[in-house]
Amino acid sequence: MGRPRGDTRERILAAAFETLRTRGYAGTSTRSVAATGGFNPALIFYYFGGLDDLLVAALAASSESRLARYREAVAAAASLEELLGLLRSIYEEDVSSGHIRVVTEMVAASVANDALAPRVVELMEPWLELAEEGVRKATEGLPLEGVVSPRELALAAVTFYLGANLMTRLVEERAEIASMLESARRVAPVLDALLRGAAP
Amino acid sequence: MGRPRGDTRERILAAAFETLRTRGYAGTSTRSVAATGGFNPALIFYYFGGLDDLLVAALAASSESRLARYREAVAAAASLEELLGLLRSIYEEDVSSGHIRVVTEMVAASVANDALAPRVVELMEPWLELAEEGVRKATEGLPLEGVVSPRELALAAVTFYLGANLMTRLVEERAEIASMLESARRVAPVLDALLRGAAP
Amino acid sequence: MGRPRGDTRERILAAAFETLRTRGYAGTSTRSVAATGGFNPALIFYYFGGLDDLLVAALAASSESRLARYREAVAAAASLEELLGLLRSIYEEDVSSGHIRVVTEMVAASVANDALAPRVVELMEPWLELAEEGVRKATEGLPLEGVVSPRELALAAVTFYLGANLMTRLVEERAEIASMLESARRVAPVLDALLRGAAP
Amino acid sequence: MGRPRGDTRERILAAAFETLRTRGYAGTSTRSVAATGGFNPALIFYYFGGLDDLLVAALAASSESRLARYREAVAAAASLEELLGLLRSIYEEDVSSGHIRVVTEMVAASVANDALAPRVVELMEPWLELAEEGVRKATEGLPLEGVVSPRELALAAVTFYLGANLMTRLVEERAEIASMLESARRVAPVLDALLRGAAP
DNA sequence: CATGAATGAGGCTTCATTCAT
DNA sequence: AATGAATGAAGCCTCATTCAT
Repeated sequence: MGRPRGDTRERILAAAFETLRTRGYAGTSTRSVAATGGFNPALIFYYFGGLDDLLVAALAASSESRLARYREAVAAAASLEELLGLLRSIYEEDVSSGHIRVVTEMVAASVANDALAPRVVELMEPWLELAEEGVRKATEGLPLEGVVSPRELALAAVTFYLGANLMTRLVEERAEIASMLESARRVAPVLDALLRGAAP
Repeated sequence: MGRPRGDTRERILAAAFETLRTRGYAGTSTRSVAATGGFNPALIFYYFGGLDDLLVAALAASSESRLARYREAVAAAASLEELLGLLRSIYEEDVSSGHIRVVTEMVAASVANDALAPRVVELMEPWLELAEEGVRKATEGLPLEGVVSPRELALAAVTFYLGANLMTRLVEERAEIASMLESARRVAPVLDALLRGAAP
Repeated sequence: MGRPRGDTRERILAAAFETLRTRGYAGTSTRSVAATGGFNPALIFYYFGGLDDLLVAALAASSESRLARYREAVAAAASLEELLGLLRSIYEEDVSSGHIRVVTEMVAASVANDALAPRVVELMEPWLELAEEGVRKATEGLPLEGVVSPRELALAAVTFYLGANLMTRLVEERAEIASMLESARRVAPVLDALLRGAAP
Repeated sequence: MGRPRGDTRERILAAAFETLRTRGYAGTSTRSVAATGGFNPALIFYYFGGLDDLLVAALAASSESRLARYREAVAAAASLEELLGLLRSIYEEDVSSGHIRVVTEMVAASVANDALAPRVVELMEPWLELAEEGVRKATEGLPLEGVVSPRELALAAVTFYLGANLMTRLVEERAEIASMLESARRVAPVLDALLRGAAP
């Protein structure tokens, strides 16, 4: 009835994202999404075939737009220092915009939902590749070859990242988590220098 | 019918653990647990007051018994090498026995279940303490003071551990994850040596 | 199966009323209402949000239609005699149609259901107002001012009415109750005359 | 185990009364009663055969002890004034001790519980007789013969009393109810005088 | 006399999904 | 393209009651 017609598909995606962000996966039902967006629950099936399909699509959309920005940052960074600084500022935006919450909810939901897992994992792959590229850039010239491959380091980074998201979401008192992350950031250049110095 | 096997409480705990292990949190309902254990669903309320209470109790039991073994290992280890070796072998048992799956399911469920989160986090605390002790032992004499505290390193370790559990659970093809973990293990002594060498 | 009779909402209300009437509040569950009306129990939530909401709605519907008829009677009555006569005949209809039973069940249920009480009491208010109007008309010119207010008399009437409903519902042998009510009717004009005579 | 042995039967009755008083009929289950009294729910069946049987017994005990006191008051009163005063003060004790709440809960429950009704009604009979005796005493010499019998007036009194209990229990804002009851009390002697004056 | 274990029925409610329109 | 009605399955939980000890 005279609603901003626009793209219904987009409206549904936006509503799904918003519901995941504010109410978590458990609070995201066809009804709650429809209520958030002000449309009929059946539309979800009409456009996406099912609730999980919608949720995955919403996660994919979020993932892609963020990925683009991270890619730019990685490409533009001239030094490790700069790279870390850029990543950090984008990451903080993601936290406050709620993207992180959505990712974490979906990843956690995948643990309990066998059908969801491979689709969420699939969305992780480009991030791994990006991380690998970043690692490659950052460790160039470091005596790591033959010890750890960039792919492994990237995997470790993503792994730690997921764990940190989980922790941040679960722990009430975040001060400790925050200071740990801060320390991690402080240690990076030290390690870097150390490794560089150790090179023959 | 009513044969007092005397160990009903244990049977329920075992059934809950087993159901979490094989069907995940989403597949663990009062009905499925009761079916697994061959008892009346109402018994869950009789003995534990509610499904989540049972699940937390099952996790706590699992956590405690494993904690005991890890504590022994940490206490008995004479060198960093030995410590890591012991941890690794116990960890492999935990994986194959399914304890890890149960932990991961419960942690992931906590993300979507606000009431669960604090109770699961509470069970994490002794692990953090143990990790801190291990870290302290392992980094004795290393020039880390003033850079990262043992508590922070312990938190980082647990965080990474959770992330790794998640990854292991989600990713079908585990070879990559395994080799990353293997590399992590290989890197540890190198870092150790490096840091020790860097000491004045 | 899904034939859109269009009047489903009405059918549910009617089924709720009917179930309250024949099986009382204790016998009125989502299942029994659905069975009475021949529809799916979930429809109750679809249309009314919950069982008690439905029951209150059914009571409100019954209350409103009866209220309309009583209002007419009160407005049309020319004398106290006529007023009482009309009320009585409508009342008898209410008894045989089962409205009284429904009211009584809901009022009694409110005693045990804290959430129900205010909503049922709210439905009582228009009756109090109507009673007050009736009392005002009937006691015009009587030397009652300063002794009892119409509002108080109305409240007393409603109170007595509730008590009578209760009694009628509880007592098997109704003859006594009926004759008491009959006497009450007979006494009213006597009192009226008495008071009028006592006026200076 | 060393509990004040005393009369278990009495303890159960007391626990039932207490639970009805504080949690109402809806909150009175075998378990809640047993929890209140600190004994095993099965004892209720052992001693009373069932929950409702216990509840009726508790109501009967309460009824009997109160009845005794009211009987004394009726017997001792020399004038109508005195009678009403005595009744009123005992009644106020009953309200604050919770007896009234118990009566009201049980009466209301009887509406929804067909099996309960006759047993609760049965307990009402001695009260009717007492009321009749009181009425007889109070209306001696009044020109009511042939118009209303004492039995009918007694029934009306009990009916109004039940209605008032209901109202008091249901309505949050009791000021109105209280002032109505107060007015009722004030009107009684006026009516009395009026009728006496009207006698030839 | 008293207990704790165990049961089976039934309570309300929420959900994803489909279908006719 | 979009709606609202309707369904059936499953969710957790509470209850009175019985039984062996």
